[in-house]
Amino acid sequence: MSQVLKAISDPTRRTVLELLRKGPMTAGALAEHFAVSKPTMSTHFKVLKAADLVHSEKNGTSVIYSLKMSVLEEALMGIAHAFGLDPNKNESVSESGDSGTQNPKENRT
Amino acid sequence: MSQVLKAISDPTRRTVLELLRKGPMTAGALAEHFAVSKPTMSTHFKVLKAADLVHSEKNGTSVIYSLKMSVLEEALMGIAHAFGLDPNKNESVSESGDSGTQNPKENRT
DNA sequence: ACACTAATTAGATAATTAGCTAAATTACGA
DNA sequence: TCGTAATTTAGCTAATTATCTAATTAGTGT
Repeated sequence: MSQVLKAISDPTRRTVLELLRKGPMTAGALAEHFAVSKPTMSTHFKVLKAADLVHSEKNGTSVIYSLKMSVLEEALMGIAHAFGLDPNKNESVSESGDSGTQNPKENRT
Repeated sequence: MSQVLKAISDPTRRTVLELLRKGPMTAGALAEHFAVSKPTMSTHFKVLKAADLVHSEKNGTSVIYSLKMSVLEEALMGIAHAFGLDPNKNESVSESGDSGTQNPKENRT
C-alpha cells in the first residue's frame, strides 16, 4: 500500500498513469510527454511496476505499458477504508463526537 | 495533492492519522505509540501539518493535534476523479476480483 | 526566580530518490 | 552479420528524508 501511495505521490508518475488511462502505450510514446530523459522515465516506469500499477509487455523493440486500474482502485479503497470513509457507503465519517475533527479555519502555511 | 499523498505514503504518518480518527490527541500521547524519538515524531507532525491533514492547537504545555478528515477525503476524491473512478458513483469499474482491467496477463514480481 | 514538563528546533548522519550521460541489451531488417 | 532503433542498466551527483542527540522555547506551579 505504501508502495502504491509513494508511486502516485509523484506528479510525473501520476501523469503517466493518466496517459495510460486512455489505453496502452509504449515507453517512448509516454516519454515524449515529459521533459526528462528516457532513462529517467524508465526508472519512473520501474517504480510504477514495482507498485504493480502497470503491466509491461514487449512488442518488437518496444515495450508497451498498460494501466492496472484495479490495483489503483483497490489501493484507494483500502486507504478510504482505513480512515473510515468508505466511498461506497459514505456514512460513518464521524463516529466519535466529531468535535475536533474538522475546524472552521484552515491555516495552511 | 502531491503533498497529501506523500504525507500518507509513510506508514507512521498513516497510523498517526488513524489514531487521530478516534479524536484529538496530544503530541506526546501520539508519540507513545511509536518506537521513534519525539523529535522524529515532531517532524512527522510537521509533514502532516504542511499537507493540511491535521490541525494543531496549544493547550498549556501540550499541543493537541486533530485530524482534518475533510482534507483527506477531498484528496482521495480528487485522485479518484483524476483516474476516472469516482467513488460516489462507481459504475464503470469491477471490484469483484482482480481481473485486470485491460491487460490479459498480470505478472507481479 | 527556579524547577519541571511538553514540544520543537538545531545540527548531524545515513538512506533514499530524481535526475543526468554513457554504455549495454534486445529485436529487427537489409 | 551489421546497423539501427527502443529501452534499460550502470554509475554518478544533488536534493530530500528519516532518524538521532543535544539544546531551546514555552507554560505551570512553587
